[in-house]
Amino acid sequence: MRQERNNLLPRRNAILATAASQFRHQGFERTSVREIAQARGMTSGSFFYHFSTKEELLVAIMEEGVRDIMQSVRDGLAGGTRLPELLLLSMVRSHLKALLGPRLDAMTVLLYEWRSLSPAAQTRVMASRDAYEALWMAPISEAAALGLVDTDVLLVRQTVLGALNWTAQWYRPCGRLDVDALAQRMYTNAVSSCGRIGSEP
Amino acid sequence: MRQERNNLLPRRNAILATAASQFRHQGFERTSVREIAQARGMTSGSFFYHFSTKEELLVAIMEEGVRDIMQSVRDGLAGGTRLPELLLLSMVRSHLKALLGPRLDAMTVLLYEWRSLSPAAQTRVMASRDAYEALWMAPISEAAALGLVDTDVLLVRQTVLGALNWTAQWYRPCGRLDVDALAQRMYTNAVSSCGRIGSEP
DNA sequence: GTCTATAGTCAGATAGAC
DNA sequence: GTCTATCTGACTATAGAC
Repeated sequence: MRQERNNLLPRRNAILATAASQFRHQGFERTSVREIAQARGMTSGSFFYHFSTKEELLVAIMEEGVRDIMQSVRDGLAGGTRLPELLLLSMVRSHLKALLGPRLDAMTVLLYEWRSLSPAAQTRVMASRDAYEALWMAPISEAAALGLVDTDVLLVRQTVLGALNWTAQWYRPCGRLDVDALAQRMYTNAVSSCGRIGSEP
Repeated sequence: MRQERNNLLPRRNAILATAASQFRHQGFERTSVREIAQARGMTSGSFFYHFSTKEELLVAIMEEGVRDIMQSVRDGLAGGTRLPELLLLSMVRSHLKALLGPRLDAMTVLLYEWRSLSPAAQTRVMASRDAYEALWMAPISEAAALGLVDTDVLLVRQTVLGALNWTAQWYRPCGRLDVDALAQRMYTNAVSSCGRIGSEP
């Protein structure tokens, strides 16, 4: 039962998307299983056919979020330039695209609802988040070697990710900047703007 | 009853501090009134002598947080230099000192638990947060006029506050940087590091 | 796969004695 | 001010019919 090779269990995915939106706007504990089911035209009894606990649903949303942003950043790095000074720009753009794009709900839940997980699940999810953040270390180190950012690469990573993740709290797609322009601006503001415009030993 | 000129109702303040810590670590809805009371050696009945609802307690914690950081930043500006290029540094330092200092619990609750407020209370608390963030506009504008930061002052404010507020998620006082050193580094990384080292028209 | 009905638990809040 | 005792309602999750 429940198909070993999952992906595209349509009902389950519909619940995931709806619940992600509800969790983003109301938080995990203020959203009841009854509400989630009702939003998909079900009763709470049916919900538990698809998920055995409410927490399993939350974990699924978060894992979807991590998978998605990891894929986005990897794709950006693979398809783009190999110029070391542009790696960071690519990552900033990919991160913002995944964060503020069609999966915004799941991403916001991943960032701000992890305290609702049981300790065991918290450990697993935070390990995935750590794995994602580790992807940033090499490009930041390269940028530091080029003098584009501070040499305290860990601090740079926390600062950049903080600024990027905070956009989920204020960015509105209807505003004056689209995601690409936002990425370009935030990147430019983060790297040393002098020296290094094309030339350097 | 309950003293018009409040401040230093010792019991009430003790509950505030304890609850702020519990809310930070477990979240608002996963902390019951019984737990809060028990942590102060009371039963839940006694709690409601000091606060008429659980939400009133949350609002009080958040208002304490806003008052505190607003005061910290204002004091920093009043007591410090008048050099326009150092205003921003002063604000960064004051913000981090208030955020990561002895009121860290209340600050974290203010930043990350506002979804637990009723819509009415949310409006009020967010208005206070907006008032605080407005304090940043003038110094950022001055820094932009000096070429220290991007001219999109709103984006600069969101970026800087995002990076600063994120520190609450990772900063540990026992780490290699104390708060002053952290402030100095984050400030230096945020402003244009070329041009403008002392001289400029 | 969805339903109804409900078990079992625990929450916020109140009343009134001390 | 703090207690005990309790009301009332909501929640997650289960059982079993369809």
